[in-house]
Amino acid sequence: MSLNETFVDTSYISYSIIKDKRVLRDSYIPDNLPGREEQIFQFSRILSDLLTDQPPSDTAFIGKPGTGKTAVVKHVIKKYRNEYPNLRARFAYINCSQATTAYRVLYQLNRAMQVLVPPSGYPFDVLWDKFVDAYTSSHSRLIIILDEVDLLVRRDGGRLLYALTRLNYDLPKELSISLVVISNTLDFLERLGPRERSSFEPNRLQFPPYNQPQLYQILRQRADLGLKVGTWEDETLQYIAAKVSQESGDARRAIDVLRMAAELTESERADKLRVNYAERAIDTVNEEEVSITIRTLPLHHRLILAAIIDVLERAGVRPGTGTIYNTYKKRASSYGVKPLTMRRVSSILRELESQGLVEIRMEYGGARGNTKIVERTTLPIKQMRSLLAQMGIN
DNA sequence: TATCCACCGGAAGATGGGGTAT
DNA sequence: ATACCCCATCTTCCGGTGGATA
Repeated sequence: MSLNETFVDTSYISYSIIKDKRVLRDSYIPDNLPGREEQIFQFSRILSDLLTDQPPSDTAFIGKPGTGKTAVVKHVIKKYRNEYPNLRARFAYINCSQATTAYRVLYQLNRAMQVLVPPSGYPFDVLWDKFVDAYTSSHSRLIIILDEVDLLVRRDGGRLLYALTRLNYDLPKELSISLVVISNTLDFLERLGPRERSSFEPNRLQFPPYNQPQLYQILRQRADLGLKVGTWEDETLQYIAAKVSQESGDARRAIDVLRMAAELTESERADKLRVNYAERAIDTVNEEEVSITIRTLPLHHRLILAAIIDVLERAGVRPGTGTIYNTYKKRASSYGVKPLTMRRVSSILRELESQGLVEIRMEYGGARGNTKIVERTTLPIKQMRSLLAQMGIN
């Protein structure tokens, strides 16, 4: 009897297949990065100027989301810090998605220099002077990493990049500022003004999407580190690698799917992570992502999304900006809020696209005019509706 | 080949809400 | 209390835009 109970108990424990959950998140940075050896080599070489006390040249990391840009930067910096603890260099990592303005980046830079300034309310110039003073009286070369720099350049036009590179001319020989910028696309370089562009010509490091064998290696590494021995099938990893490589090559997504599949396996108390859990995990990850973004959407964005769905459901109507705007206007006034202008709605359409909620195509209709056409929503319309309904938009 | 539609999207300014300094 | 600052969101204004059509 008691033997039986003990048996049941241990078998319950064996249902847990996750060994270390942190490893199954994309924020985890492993000790080696499969498939990015070349980029690691290149970036290390650029930084190696520091070993002879020379300023490293500016560098731009270019590649789609989930191609390992941030991981490579952090990995190489960590390596430098460990291997050369006495290096006369300081690294400042700033993610521009949290610091989209020059002011806030400067706020972060001051903090990196141990200078405390208020997060807002101060004149910009004061922050700049404080930073320059703090840095000139330091004694390390400075490498500034600006992740998602396109978000900064969009607002600022690259003036901060320009100011920072120009600062080098006023610094003593033993000091220097190098920029490492990370971006999804190259077009932020085109948004730079002519003055900015000629003073900022970074090395370019390309990050192509991961292919299937690389994704497999990444997943294999995470499974080895994060899952218990013997709780997963190699075939499952192969399956995820194949799926993700053909749709995007986004390692973040592959890892998300793996984690979700492991969680599904656990919650259903299965003994092993098999392919069918991975299949379902892909859908669940999609729905979860969309659900989270919709939940954080402001009211008008939601109303516009609802209007899009209305139009898509109506047969024979062109789902262009004009029709969407009109249905949105009705929705807004029946909701008791003043509608936004069409100019704004047009921008929000693009925002919804970049949040991955809808797919948009331009239509050049000749004498019928040009407009954006919403091709479809990322999830089936029914699911979108029910997610919106949970937010009180019917 | 010129016209013209139905929007596009950049620039600049208004608005309102956050802050600091004196 | 007053004067100054930053900033996201939105409006106003307006010169494009690609290709069907006349």
